[in-house]
Amino acid sequence: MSKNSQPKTPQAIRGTQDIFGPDAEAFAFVVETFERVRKLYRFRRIEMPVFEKTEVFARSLGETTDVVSKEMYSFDDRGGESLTLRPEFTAGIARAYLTNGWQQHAPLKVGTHGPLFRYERPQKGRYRQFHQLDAEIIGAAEPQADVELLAMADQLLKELGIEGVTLHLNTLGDGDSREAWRAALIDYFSAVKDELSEDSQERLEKNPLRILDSKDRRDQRFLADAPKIDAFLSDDARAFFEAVTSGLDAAGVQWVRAENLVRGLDYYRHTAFEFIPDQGSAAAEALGSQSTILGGGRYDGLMESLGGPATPAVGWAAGIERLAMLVGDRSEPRLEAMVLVENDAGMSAAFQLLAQLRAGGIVADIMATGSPKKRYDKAVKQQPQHILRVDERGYHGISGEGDTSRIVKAVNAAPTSPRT
RNA sequence: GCGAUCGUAGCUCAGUUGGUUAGAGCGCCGGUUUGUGGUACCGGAGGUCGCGGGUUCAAACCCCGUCGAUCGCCCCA
Repeated sequence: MSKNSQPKTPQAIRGTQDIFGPDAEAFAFVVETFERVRKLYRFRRIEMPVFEKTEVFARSLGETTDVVSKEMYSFDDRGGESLTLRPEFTAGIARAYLTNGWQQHAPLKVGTHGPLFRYERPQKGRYRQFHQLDAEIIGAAEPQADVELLAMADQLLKELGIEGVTLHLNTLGDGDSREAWRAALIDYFSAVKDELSEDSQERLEKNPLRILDSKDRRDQRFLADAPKIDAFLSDDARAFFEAVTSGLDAAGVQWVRAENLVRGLDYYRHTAFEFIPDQGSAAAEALGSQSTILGGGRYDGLMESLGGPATPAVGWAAGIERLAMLVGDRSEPRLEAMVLVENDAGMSAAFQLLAQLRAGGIVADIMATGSPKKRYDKAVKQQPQHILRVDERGYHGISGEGDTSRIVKAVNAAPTSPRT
C-alpha cells in the first residue's frame, strides 16, 4: 500500500492528555497516597457515573456560573435527554445520596477520584479532561466534620511530600449572613463601578463575591476597605467558624485567615478553603497561575437545590495533575533481574526462568531481540540490578552488584536449577 | 471568550538578507571491534518542514487562514 493512500492519524482532543512514564508514575503516586489516607480517616470508597442529567449540575452549581453557562460538555442522548459529562464530583454525589437513600448511613464519609470535563482554554495545570481527588462528609452539621475533612487534606499533602503550601480559610456565613454580605459588597462596589476593571464590572452583576479575589490592580485598591464577612456573621455562624478554627489548631493543622477567599459555585456556605502555594515557593513556581491545588467548603444548601431535604455537608476536591506536578519525579520500579537470552535456542529456558523470578516477586524483564552480539549492551542500558544469562544450555550465570539472595532463591525454586 | 509566543526526523534542536538533493546529537536497525556492568568506529532506516492557500523565477524562511502546543487573562481543582 502506498504511503499517501493511508488515512491521516487522528489527533487527540484538545485539552486531553496522554500521560506516560514518570508523569504517569507521579499521577499514580498521588492516587495511591489518597487511597491510603482515605482509609486512615474511614472515608468510604464510592464509584460515580461520569455523566448525569444536565439538570443535576445546572440546578446545583447555579445557572449563571461559568461552569454551567459555558464550560459543560452537554449533549442529547439518543432518547433526546440532555446529559452532561461531569464537571465536578459534588453534585453527582449529592444526587446519589438522595436517589439511593444514603441518609441511612449519615453522617456519610465518602471519597472518590476520576476524570472531570470542562470546556476551558487549556493552560498549565488546566485541561479539558482533568482528574480530581474528592472527599465529602454528608449529613454532618457539626464543625467537627469540617475539621476532620481539613485534617485529612492536610495529612494527604504532607504524605505526598508537598511543602510550601498553606491552608487559606474563610467563612461565608450561613445563608442569611452570606446574602447580607453580598448586598453590602454590591453597594460598596457599585459606588466605584466606573473605576473597576471590565471583568469586575461584569462580576458585579453575576458574582460580586468574586471581585474580592481579582488580580487586577484597578480592583485591588478598593479591596482593603470592602465590607468584611465578619461584620455580617450571625452569632451561630461566628460560633461555627470559631469551632472550626480551634479544632484545626488542636489537630495541628496550620492555617491562615483569608477574608477575601470566596467560592465560585453558588452552593457554598460557612467554611470555604483552599490550599495555596506560598508566594515565591517552589510549588508556586511549578504551578503557574493555576495555584489552588485543593479547595472546597461547606455546602449546606445543595441538597435542597436538587429537591432533597435540607442536608448539611462539607467536601473538597484536589487536582491530581496539579498535585502530580508537585510530588517530584517518581521513577518506575527498579528492574531487578534482566534475563539475557544469548541466542534464540535459549528462549524456552528464558521463559521458564522469567516465570520463576516473577512468581518469586522479582521485577524481571527479558532481552532477546536484535543481534545476539548487541543484546548484552541493550540489557545493560536498561540498568538492571542483575543480569541473568541464558543460552541453549539453559541458565548459566548471574552478574551484577549487591545482594543476589532473593533472585537465587527464586531461581532455585525452578525445576532446572542453575549449575553453579 | 480575549491576548502573546511557538509548530523542522521517534526525542532535543540547528537551518544565514528567500537560493542546488533540509542537517546534528540522542534513540532505533545492521556490521566491525571489544568480550561481561553504560567500549569505539562504520553504515542504514526515518521528514510532503503541523495543515491549506497566497506572493515569488525560487518558500522551512515572507503574507493570510486553520489546527495544535505553551504562557497569561477569565474560570476553577
